[in-house]
Amino acid sequence: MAAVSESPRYQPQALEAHWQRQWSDTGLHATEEGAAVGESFYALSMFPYPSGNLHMGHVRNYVITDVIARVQRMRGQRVLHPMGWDAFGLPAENAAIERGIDPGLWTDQNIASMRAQLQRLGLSIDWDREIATCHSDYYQWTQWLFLQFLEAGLAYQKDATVNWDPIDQTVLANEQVDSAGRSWRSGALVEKRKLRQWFLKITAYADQLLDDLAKLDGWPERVRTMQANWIGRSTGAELQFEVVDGDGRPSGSKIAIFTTRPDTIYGATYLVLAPENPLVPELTAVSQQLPVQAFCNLVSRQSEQERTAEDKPKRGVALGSQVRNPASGELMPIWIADYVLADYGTGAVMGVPAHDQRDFVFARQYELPVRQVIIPEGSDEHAYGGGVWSEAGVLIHSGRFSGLASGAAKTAITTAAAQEGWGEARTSYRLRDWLISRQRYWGCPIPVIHCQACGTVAVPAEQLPVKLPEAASLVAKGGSPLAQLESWWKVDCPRCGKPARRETDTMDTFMCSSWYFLRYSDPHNTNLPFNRELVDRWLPVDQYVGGIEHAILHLLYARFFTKVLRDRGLLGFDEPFKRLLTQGMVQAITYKNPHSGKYIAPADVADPSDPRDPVSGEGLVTFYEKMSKSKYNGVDPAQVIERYGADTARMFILFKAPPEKDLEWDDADVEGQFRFLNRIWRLVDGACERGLQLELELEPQAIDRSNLSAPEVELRRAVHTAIAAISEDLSGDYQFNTAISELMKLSNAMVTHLESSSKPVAREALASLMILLAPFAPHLAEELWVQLGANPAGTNSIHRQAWPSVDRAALSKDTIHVVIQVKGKVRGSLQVPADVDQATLEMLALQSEIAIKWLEGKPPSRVIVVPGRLVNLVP
RNA sequence: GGGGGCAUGGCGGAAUUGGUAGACGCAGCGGACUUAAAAUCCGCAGACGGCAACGUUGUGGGGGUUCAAGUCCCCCUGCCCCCA
Repeated sequence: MAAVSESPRYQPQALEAHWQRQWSDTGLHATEEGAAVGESFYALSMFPYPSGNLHMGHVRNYVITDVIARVQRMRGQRVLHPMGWDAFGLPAENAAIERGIDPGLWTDQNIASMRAQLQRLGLSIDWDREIATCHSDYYQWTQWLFLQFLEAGLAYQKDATVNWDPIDQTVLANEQVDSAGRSWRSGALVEKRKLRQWFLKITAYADQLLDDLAKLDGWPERVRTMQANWIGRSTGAELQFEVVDGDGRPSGSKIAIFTTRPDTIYGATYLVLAPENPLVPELTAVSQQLPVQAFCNLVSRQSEQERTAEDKPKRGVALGSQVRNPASGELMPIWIADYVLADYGTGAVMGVPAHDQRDFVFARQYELPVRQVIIPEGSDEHAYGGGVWSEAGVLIHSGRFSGLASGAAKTAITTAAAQEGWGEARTSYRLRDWLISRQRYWGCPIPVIHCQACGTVAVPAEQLPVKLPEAASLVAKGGSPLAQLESWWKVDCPRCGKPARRETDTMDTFMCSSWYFLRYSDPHNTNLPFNRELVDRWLPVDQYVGGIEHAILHLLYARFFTKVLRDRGLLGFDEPFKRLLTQGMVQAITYKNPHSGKYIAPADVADPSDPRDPVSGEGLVTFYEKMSKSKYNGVDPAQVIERYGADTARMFILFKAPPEKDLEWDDADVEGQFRFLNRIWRLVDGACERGLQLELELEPQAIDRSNLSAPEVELRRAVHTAIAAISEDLSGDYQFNTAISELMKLSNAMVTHLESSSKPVAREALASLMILLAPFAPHLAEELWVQLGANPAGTNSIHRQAWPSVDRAALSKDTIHVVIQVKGKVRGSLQVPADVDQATLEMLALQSEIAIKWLEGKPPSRVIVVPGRLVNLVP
């Protein structure tokens, strides 16, 4: 295999294109099948939405994963490193509506363009395993898996309150409604509507999803905390309050409330229902019907966040009916209020104003009684100053439970409630079931058929996929597009054969991304989503890399899918991702006019050291922010690659910041990495001129270790120090930035010592540098490897070399540097033999000039010797 | 309001887990090469004082533990994230 470049200069563009073609032609990145347990490694990046444009955040994500994949291969693992496309979603549908383009075609074009941009980065991806969630050979299996959920009783329909846009006639996700309650697209005031929607019963797995977080020790702690908070398990009690009439006689019905603080029940002075609670109509007194109705209408327009924020005013209306407190026997009025949500707990709470912040605000506003029943431990009941005490404490005014501590009282009251038939212990979750219905076209059709006679019938597996119809008739308005295609939804019932209606909702795209990592293990399977043996061999994913923005939803859904499929016997592991790396954002400098608040493009700033508004001349403020179009601070990866090559872009991104931290783009630092690669080029070029070709294979035994010159000893120490440090940086916690700084140190040492070293030692250094560099700058390393004569037949790619091992002997020194401290302050140092014993070291330190100078002849009261590091003399 | 995290030169960031703070790079300064510039190469560089040897000081602020603290503990300030 000839080197591409005869040029004395490093010209990455031609060189990179050559090697990318070469690797692709020789199948260098094909996944090696047949991996035994323990020798396979699955490196995975979160797959992108194919917007058509690769941005720097993608580059960072895929480069990180690529380095990991390459290092694992060199360590002898069989590596699975795939890529695919999260290809359903709104942008394609909007393009179709606005520009009349077929969404499938639009998506495929974007995929082609993004794939080409990705390939330009020199990623070692096995493209034979590429998948796109919008292709029917993929979504057929998304549908198949949905039927598994249906069969397991984990997919169901129920009426749900949704955000309905009356102009676009569609359902909107919560994040598509702004804080004023308006649609992001049409600007219309969003209405709450009840629609029959599909849900997945993720709450059935809430305990497992929470408890198994403890197993995920390869995940960042904060992601685990976020998931735990999201699931929000709270233990408490469900208590029954009997509804009574005006004379205090039981009316026969009961209201169940959920509370985490049964110990405060004697402090409950009123009861609050969510306005949507189905009991509201029957509990509303005739005189209150009008205000109650008006209030319910008002609340239906509010977002959940507005309703429950602690700092917002609480509003409510009394229903004009009352209940009896089962503990104290007192009568309490029933209210409805905006701060109680229908789908959390039982949709009803007891109001304990003295011990809950929101209840307190509400009670004060409507002059409801406040009764203190908990006092801080060690205080007395007269200390109460009229505020809220929401911590645990000691019970007062609580009948037979007075004097108990909160913890004991919770148990005692719950037990009493159970014995007396007015309640029981219960666990409640913040997590709700997952609403997967979308009234959109560009998504995976839900494979069921609604029949008058048979009800909801699953499409038989052998009839999958339920394909999306041609998009020709897609129009801007009118809600669910599929519902308008009678020819599509009008079908015969698969069970009874009578006319029936196909489900016209499509699935949330998070469904498609909840199992894609499983499909990569067996991407061409036409009988099943994946083969059990293959999925168990490759998974769980050894290293998953992606943005922190997916900390909750995607990662929680993927975990949920995994557990359900395990219970269906489709795979044999509990958790999909063994280790998770959440990479930081890529930021760039932004210029902002502090008066007008407008962002100014860097190109319009004449002098970056004194940035001024090009129009008004006002001084600008500068700071780093995530790259985005609206801030004019985006850097196009294609342009960077065109100018410096992919290797420089990769090196810069890896060197500039540790992977989990935000990265500040800086053109000068990019330039710096380009210079470094040039230095390596010249270093190898010079070595070749001196005839230091590696020839076929490096032979370590050719080095006569007993007879090395001083520069050779130095060079070998540099080589093996670098091997040790970089190996460490690429194990466990990945520290690419320090790994690259070690490469720089090694190259600096080689500049100094290479010429004065014998051929075997120089060859060892050159070969090591190339192999250590290969995962980071794969094209340059491959090219120089050839130039050094190490790949004459073209079959010995540097990317097939074994990761070098450390020669501990090369690290050892004859003498070491030992710091002398006096009372903890560094006062000097000594060169001492490396094998010096503690007593001798102590003696040498005491005899040193440093000791004489600083101890002024007095013997120290104490001497601390840290072997190999320092001696501390304490006077 | 609750939970979590962070704070180190002009800048990005290092620091064997308690043992020489500032590795490596960027920007800067000085020198070599060049008619000149670029590129490249060599060198300097936390701050303060000193010609220098050297000394003092220094990891957001204050206190503590220790022979020894960027690292451990307590309080405070500022910023970031998640949940309300």
